[in-house]
Amino acid sequence: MLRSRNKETRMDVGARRTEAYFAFVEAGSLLQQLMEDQLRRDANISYLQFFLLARLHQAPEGRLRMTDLADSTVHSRSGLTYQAGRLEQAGLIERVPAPDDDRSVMAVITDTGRDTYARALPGHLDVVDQGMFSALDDTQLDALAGSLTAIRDRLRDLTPSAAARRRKRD
Amino acid sequence: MLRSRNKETRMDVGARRTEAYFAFVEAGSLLQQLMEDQLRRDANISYLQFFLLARLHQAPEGRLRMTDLADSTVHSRSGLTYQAGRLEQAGLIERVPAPDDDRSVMAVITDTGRDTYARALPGHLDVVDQGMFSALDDTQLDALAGSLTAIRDRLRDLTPSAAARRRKRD
DNA sequence: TATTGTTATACTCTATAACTATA
DNA sequence: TATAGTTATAGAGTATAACAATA
Repeated sequence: MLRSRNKETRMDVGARRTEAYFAFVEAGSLLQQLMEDQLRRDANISYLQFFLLARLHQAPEGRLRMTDLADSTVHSRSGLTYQAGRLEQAGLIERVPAPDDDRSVMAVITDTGRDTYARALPGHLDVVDQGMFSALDDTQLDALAGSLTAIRDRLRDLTPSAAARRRKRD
Repeated sequence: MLRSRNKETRMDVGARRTEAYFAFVEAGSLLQQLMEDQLRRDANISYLQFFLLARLHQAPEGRLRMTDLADSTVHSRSGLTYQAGRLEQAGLIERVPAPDDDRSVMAVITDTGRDTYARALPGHLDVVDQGMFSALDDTQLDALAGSLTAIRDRLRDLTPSAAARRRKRD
């Protein structure tokens, strides 16, 4: 038998799953709420806008094709057009023609955009540290990182790519 | 020294945190997407509506005061009024006067509501099993449940109650 | 023919403040 | 005075389909 621990220290697997599932869902919801509040307070941007800025900030020369940016999020292209419009209006990004393909548009993070990202980041990491990591010791943190990574990879496999979803719709 | 493992098997704590954070955020986003799709497909309800039904299904006599239902979610009362209207229109809940307090309204799940919940649940648990738990062994699952519970409790402490938020606004 | 990005449009959802009624 | 719930309203966000330009 692999079930070595007794009832006191080892819950039934089904109950454990239910517990983990509800904790995951609730923790995700609470964390997102705290993050939205912090980002709105510190930089007046939404969570999604923060991640679009992060993607561009990390990208070579701070630029990505619109479609690639859309594919790295859950967004439809029209949804990204909307968000890009808001970010451009706020001066955080610019849209410029792509040099190699005249159909494409590159989204480029501006200096103001990088400043805004830099202003939002420390408080953001604080929220993550206080909300997630201060509750765990190093061993737990290691295990959590490993499990979450495995789960994320599994979910990636289960999720069709944005391009595939688009093809299916059209 | 507590840091017993070497560089090959033990990442820097900061990098581990970053990894865990991004995995958590992405996994949460992917899982939510899969859940929304499944619930829309199987029962034509949103994730939020599923959880409102779940709360009522579990409650004694299938009924809760509107304010209590609102407090158990991230919602403003007007937001819950909106969602309750949609659920009522779909025949999944009813609103009846509270017997003890003439200001209050009880939301009650209907038979149709319970049927809808029962129809959505198996596929929902399938998504959770396939997306989250099939990636882990029993030991990992135990550790994950413990860590997520600790994180959720920490986040609850950091999050002001809905009532407190309401008081602060008014 | 297929792809890129935008637009028009309609819909869902959320929050704030004002309001009614009850405690 | 405070609380419960609704409503009016306005705004943010999303998705679909149709479109123009380019590959």
